Amino acid sequence: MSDKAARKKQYILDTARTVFAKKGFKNVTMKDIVEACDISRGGLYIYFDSTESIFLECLKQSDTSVADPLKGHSAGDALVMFLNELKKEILTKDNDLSAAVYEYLFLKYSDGASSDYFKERYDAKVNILTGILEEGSESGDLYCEDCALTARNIMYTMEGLKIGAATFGVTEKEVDMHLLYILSGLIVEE
Amino acid sequence: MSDKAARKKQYILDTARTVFAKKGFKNVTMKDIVEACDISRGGLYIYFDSTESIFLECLKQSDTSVADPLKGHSAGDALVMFLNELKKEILTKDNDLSAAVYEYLFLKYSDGASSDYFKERYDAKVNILTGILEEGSESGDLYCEDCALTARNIMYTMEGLKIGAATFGVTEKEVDMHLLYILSGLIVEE
Amino acid sequence: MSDKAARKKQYILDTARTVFAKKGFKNVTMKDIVEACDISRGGLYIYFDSTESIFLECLKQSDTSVADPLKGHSAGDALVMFLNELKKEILTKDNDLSAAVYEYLFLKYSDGASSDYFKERYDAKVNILTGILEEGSESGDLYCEDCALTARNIMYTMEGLKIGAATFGVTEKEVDMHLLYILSGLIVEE
Amino acid sequence: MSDKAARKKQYILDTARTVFAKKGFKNVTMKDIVEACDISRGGLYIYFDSTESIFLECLKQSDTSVADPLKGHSAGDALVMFLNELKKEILTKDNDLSAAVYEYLFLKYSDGASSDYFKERYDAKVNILTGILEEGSESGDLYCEDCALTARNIMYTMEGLKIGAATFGVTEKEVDMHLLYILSGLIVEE
DNA sequence: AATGAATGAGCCTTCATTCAT
DNA sequence: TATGAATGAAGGCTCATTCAT
Repeated sequence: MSDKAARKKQYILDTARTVFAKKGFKNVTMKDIVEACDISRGGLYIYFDSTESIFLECLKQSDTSVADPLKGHSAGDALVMFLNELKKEILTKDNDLSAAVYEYLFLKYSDGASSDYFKERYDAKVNILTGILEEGSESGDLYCEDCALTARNIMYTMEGLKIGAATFGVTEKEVDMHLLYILSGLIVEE
Repeated sequence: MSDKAARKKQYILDTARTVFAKKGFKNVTMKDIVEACDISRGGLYIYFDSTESIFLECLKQSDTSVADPLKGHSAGDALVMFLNELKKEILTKDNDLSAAVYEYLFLKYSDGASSDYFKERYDAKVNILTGILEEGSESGDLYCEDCALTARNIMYTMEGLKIGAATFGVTEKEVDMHLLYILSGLIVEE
Repeated sequence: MSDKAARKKQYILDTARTVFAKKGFKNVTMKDIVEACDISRGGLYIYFDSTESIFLECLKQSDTSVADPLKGHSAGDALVMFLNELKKEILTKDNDLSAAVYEYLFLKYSDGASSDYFKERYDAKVNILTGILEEGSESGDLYCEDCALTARNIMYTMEGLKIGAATFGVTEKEVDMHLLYILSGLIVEE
Repeated sequence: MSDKAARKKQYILDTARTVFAKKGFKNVTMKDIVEACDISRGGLYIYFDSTESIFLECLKQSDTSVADPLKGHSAGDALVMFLNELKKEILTKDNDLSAAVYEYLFLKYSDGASSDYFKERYDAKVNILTGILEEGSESGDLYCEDCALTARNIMYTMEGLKIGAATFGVTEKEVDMHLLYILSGLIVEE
């Protein structure tokens, strides 16, 4: 029973995701979701009590845990792996919720919610990246004068690419070029 | 008389701006604006027919014309001036409409509107910047291998900084550091 | 001054008539008339205080006083003249207010107003017609057994023709045919 | 359940009919109906989305299918039956929607809608009547020179009676008299 | 007289949410 | 659990009418 319920909940989430993908966040009503799922109004309320809770649950399910376990790799490798993670994050359409996510975040932010989401996401990655750069710097694999600054700079660029991808669209090739461009400034040439 | 009307319209815009700044875009209703302005429901409709039209007019009034006339300067100077323009754009709070703008854009984008705004804003600046870099590259003032790529990369970084500024906040010092970081990669050291 | 006022009032009436002709009665707002006349809102209220008063004044001006002075004619001639009056009334487009008039009358009637307009219009004409028929009957010009009934019957037919003309349109030839048809039933054939 | 819904819908229609009967068409608002039905604003919208749709549905329910199957009767009988149908149509008060119907039709007509309703209603009956008259003419039951013209004439008279009934009121006796009057002009006297 | 900005009542419509079944 | 009818608050919009200028 709880199993059946879980499956139904998942079904709602999957269906709702396509709705959010198409219409964004604020433009989606409970009715939209009810109709897309072909269930009853009341039925939906058994599982969720607002479009927001549905949306957030959708998000939770696409949170690719930012790869931290880069340990055991050389700094150069770790850097490449890390950038590849970001690339995936930028290009993934995960049912194209990205624009809806931005919409949601700015909506909440505008409305006075603290913008921890952006800050935390940014900081977490900056920290990992800084670590990699410092390690590479020490080992001589990489070259950078101010690793923390460089890391922040790279992460801003990634953020910009993400916005670009979520709006006007960015090709994989374009992302690759920028990643190489960044790498080329860090790799110690022999 | 038309003068008085213009002043009233401006009063509404100014008042509405503070409302948008506080509550974002979608969360603002005509009623909110009516109450903030302390005018009648119908009175507002004399001047504007939707929150969107009010919002867009607010935006129009904060359009900082992107400095194009960089002519007559050396590439190095032009670059510095250009980046300073961007810095201003990033840090300006113009009554803090930035988050609302992002919210609006993603809302419209989610709803299927083409996101020309982002694309155009990005492209225009990339073009100017590419021009500066190419000129500097030729004259020997600046160093860059692929000016167009470099320009795009810088602009993505700027976009990221802008998002950061609009959400978790970015200090002027932080912006300066990133601008210097970018410059340091371009300036030919003697 | 009063002369100028009268001219302006007439101008408003003439202009309003075209508006009513195009949009009917209830669909016309003070704003419509103000705009058509290109005068100010307040200006209109100096002369009229509702669309209804304007409409009624328009009507008054197209009231073709039903020709009563048929005296001095033979019954046959009087009948022909009378029917011709009706024909004119049926076919006249007097800027095509007819549909608007019906709309207005039914609107008011539905709303509880007494339907004197219809009753009076009908009765007045029935009386005149009855008189003519009786006279003709006595003089031997015309033939009818129950003049009052015949008159009522003819007037119902006229009313029907008028509805037809006001909605799906009726040609002059069609009207003529029906008038002849009616006449043929009354004229004493030698 | 759908049964209950059907009953509620019917209840709304029945209640709305009394409202339209009292106030006409355009003067009725959704609020009027909501209050008459003593249901909630939103509740009404579950079943209907405008006063117009309610009104039209009311009409549909009083559509007396025009008796076509007059076959198998002598022309004289068919004529009498046909006229009796019309009589019923003229006198029926079906909760007195007639004035509202005229109001509605002229309102729509004024507003530019083609008035097919009148035309079709008129034409359909003219055709049936013409058929009867022709048949009677051939069989010698009836007498008329131009059956089509006669039919149109009679139908105009009926239309006029209907207007009269819908506004100032017409007694059954009056209708009977006119029907007899018409018949007397058609029946071949032996 | 004339203007047209301003008012506020009133209607329309949508939606989240509840609740009897 | 599931249903979907029902509610009522909330926002959008229009219009007749007034009034300071």
